Amino acid sequence: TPAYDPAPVEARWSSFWERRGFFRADPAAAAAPYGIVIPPPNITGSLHLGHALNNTLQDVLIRWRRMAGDAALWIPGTDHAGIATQNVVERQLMAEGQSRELLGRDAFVRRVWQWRNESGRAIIAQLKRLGASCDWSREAFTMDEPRQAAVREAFVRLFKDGLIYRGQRLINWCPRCQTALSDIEVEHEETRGKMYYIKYPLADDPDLFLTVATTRPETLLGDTAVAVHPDDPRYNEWIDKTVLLPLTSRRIPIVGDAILVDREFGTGAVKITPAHDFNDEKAGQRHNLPKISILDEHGRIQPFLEEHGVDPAVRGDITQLSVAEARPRVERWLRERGQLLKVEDHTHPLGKCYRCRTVVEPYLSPQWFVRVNDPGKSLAKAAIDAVEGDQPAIRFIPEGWTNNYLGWMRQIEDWCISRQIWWGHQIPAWYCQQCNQDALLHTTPDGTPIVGIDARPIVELTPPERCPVCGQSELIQDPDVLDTWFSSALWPFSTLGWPQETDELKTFYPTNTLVTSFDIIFFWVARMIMFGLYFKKQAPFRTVYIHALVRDAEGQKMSKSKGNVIDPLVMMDKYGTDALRFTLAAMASPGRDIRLAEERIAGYRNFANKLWNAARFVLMNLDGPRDSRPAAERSLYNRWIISRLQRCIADTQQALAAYRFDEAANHLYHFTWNEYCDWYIEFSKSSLNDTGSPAAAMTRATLAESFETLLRLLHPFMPFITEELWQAFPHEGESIMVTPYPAPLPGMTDDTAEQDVEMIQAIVTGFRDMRSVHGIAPSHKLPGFVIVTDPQAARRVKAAADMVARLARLSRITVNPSDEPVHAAEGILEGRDARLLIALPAETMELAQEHAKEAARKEKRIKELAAQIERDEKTLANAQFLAKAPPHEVEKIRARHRENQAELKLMRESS
RNA sequence: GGGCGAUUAGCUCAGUGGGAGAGCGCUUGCUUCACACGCAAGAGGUCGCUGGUUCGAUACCAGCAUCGCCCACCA
Repeated sequence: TPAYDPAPVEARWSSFWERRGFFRADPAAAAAPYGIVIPPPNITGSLHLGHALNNTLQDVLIRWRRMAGDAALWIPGTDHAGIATQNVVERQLMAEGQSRELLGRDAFVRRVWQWRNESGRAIIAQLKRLGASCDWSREAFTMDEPRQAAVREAFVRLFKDGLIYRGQRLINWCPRCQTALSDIEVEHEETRGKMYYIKYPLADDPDLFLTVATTRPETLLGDTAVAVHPDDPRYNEWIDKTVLLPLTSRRIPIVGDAILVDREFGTGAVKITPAHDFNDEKAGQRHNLPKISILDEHGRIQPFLEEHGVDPAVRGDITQLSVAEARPRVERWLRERGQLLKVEDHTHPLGKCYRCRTVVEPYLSPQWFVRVNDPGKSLAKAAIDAVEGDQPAIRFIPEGWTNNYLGWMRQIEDWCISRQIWWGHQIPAWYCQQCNQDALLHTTPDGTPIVGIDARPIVELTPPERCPVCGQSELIQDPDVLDTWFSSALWPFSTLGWPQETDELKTFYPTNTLVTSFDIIFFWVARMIMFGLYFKKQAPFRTVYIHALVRDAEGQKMSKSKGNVIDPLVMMDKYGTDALRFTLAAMASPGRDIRLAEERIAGYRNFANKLWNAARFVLMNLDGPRDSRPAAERSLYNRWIISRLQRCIADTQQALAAYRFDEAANHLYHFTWNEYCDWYIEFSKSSLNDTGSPAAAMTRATLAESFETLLRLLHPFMPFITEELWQAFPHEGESIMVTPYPAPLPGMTDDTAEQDVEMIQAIVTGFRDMRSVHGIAPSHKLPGFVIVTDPQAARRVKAAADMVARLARLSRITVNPSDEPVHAAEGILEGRDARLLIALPAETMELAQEHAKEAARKEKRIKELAAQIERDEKTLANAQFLAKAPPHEVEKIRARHRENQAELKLMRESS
């Protein structure tokens, strides 16, 4: 039989669903709104497994809620991903012998748009391939016209509210990307370097000196003080004296600073270079020190002004060199002048650009910032309050991430939002050339104006025609673009039409669930919360579901350079989308990472095939009358599967409500395979054999109904195969997508049927076990015996005798035989008092060897039982246990004890 | 340095204050009329170590070890 082939099925239904508009959500619908906004994938390339996981989980939620009757809206989109995308396109240009500079800004941006059109399309196609049921009519892009309007609105409002400002600040500067990076875009890496001990002589008394330790000797040219600890007896008398700065003619003060200086570390004296170190910048503010920048935007030593007093020989030697080139030269100069005391190897963390791994320089330049800790309207505080307390507006799942988030938010600093690149939202600020003559002196060769910190920006929604102050019409726009996360931070409402008060916004904001991974909690989630609260006065979502990162089977992060990337498209081609989706859902246990091995996907591919074949069985047995009487009036095995299905429905719903995709998937897998297929289908064959019987009619109805329900239950996880099969079944409606999700009906469970079938299963398994252990050929049909003391249980076994015989491949079952000799026996406990023993005839046990095997098995079991009995007796004899254990536990152990004793007795009697 | 997480079967991982689980892999048998991407049966674990709490700990607490992640300026 050919196996299930997913490819044609997937192609068929995704276009069908979209054509019929099943993904569209109506803001005017009466149903409860349920909204999710997609974490927009970057347009830098194709989707990886992390995206597949992320979007599978969102689609499971959306399909589930849609079927459950909500007006479910899932908004798709993509992110322009500023620096990342610019880098991709620049690399392409480089391969063509072109460059961004040669092209010029406008042409370059056009070129990136071209790339975004291709890449964006590819990403959307991949999402569709995954089965994502997004409302494609609302596809958004973080830089399309509506989002540009939202960005401008947000920027202007924040500016006018005093929450955006320009500042000359140390920022993390990537000399290669030529742009500022936010703190979290810098990755620290342990790097081997050297520690230089440099002599700073006192101006008054050149025999005395301070020894300063540094890893970056070249920056001493920008030193404006040396700090010692005010309580350090070695140096505190020297505070306020001056030292001679090596290689220069400058005198700089010694200051006392208890914050910057750790007496225990190094020499106890620290050079302060406010323009090249973040701590030094703060110390410089405390002591009112000037800032001297020694680097240009390329990270090269810049020509020094006279006033900096740098030794002309040194200046001539190092100007225009990179830091790496200049350092050994500065070292040599210091050594020649006898001011380098020693050099040691030293390992320390060094900041690198997270995009290109270039060493990041703390660099002084004018930048735009969002003030997050404004005393009056603190964005950070509001975002903290939203997740704290007993009834927080936002809940993290798993909740462990809450503290992580809070810890970060409590020490958050102003957000540097300007980037010196070309791809992004250009900042809506303009400068009058006339009024800012002093601040607008330079223009770089590529035509980018350098806007000094003293320039006065005009911030407006639309480009102003002329300067409101002088009436001059020559205005130039700020060349910087916004950090890519600025537009992402508006995403939950910009995608709903904000700043316009649309119906969508009214209905679907706040959204319900954000599904994302922990690596962007700070980049993105925190900023959405801040902006959502600020602009909409309401948190942008109620639940943040944080899923794990996908790694390979060895736990390595997947990367192209390691060659361990599992491409979701390849997996979908190979195993089918449903199999991939089911795998990802089943592995989404709360935790930090998922190790994905391809074999797991193959395992769930088999599951899809199993489902396919089960459906084939049901369909080929559907001919004939179907008797859909109330469940309680149906025969045992039908009552049983209906009851088991009820439990599966309840378990699945409960797991989904708790975001336990893994548990939901496992319940469904287990029910489908181990209950429906392994047992129910086998049970059903008995009554189906008698085609025309009333029993067959009842079974046909139950088979069809329960399978159809199961398909609906599985649909959010495996949308394609379930649609395909559902369409083949008798059904009402156009698509399984828009059928109701099965809801548990408490009255539909049937404990009696479940207990009866449990006993039958135990007997069948017992016989199979015996046959297997004794090596009895499957074709050898022999009689079986059941010895059961409880009369009621005996009746139940008698009623199931034919079924047991068939499933255990026995010729017949005799209950409580009076005269036939039995030999091999297996004890089975059923219920509390009914004990039963199953046996095969003695004549089958021909060989002494088998007797020995059997005896050994029995002995092992007896030993086991005896040990358990002893343990339980000890427990039951324990007065403290009886006094303190909950009654149901005591009863449980008593029952177990009784059963074990009974079984032990049976085992001993039968030997 | 601070914080977080992990440690359970050969592998990847669930799980619980009261007799250790799943998938894959492995062993054995099976062309049983939906399915060999299958059916049936089985082997395999001192639940990282040491203490503590408890009548009872794999689970709760503390310490230790190993691994991983995040944050941090140690000049």
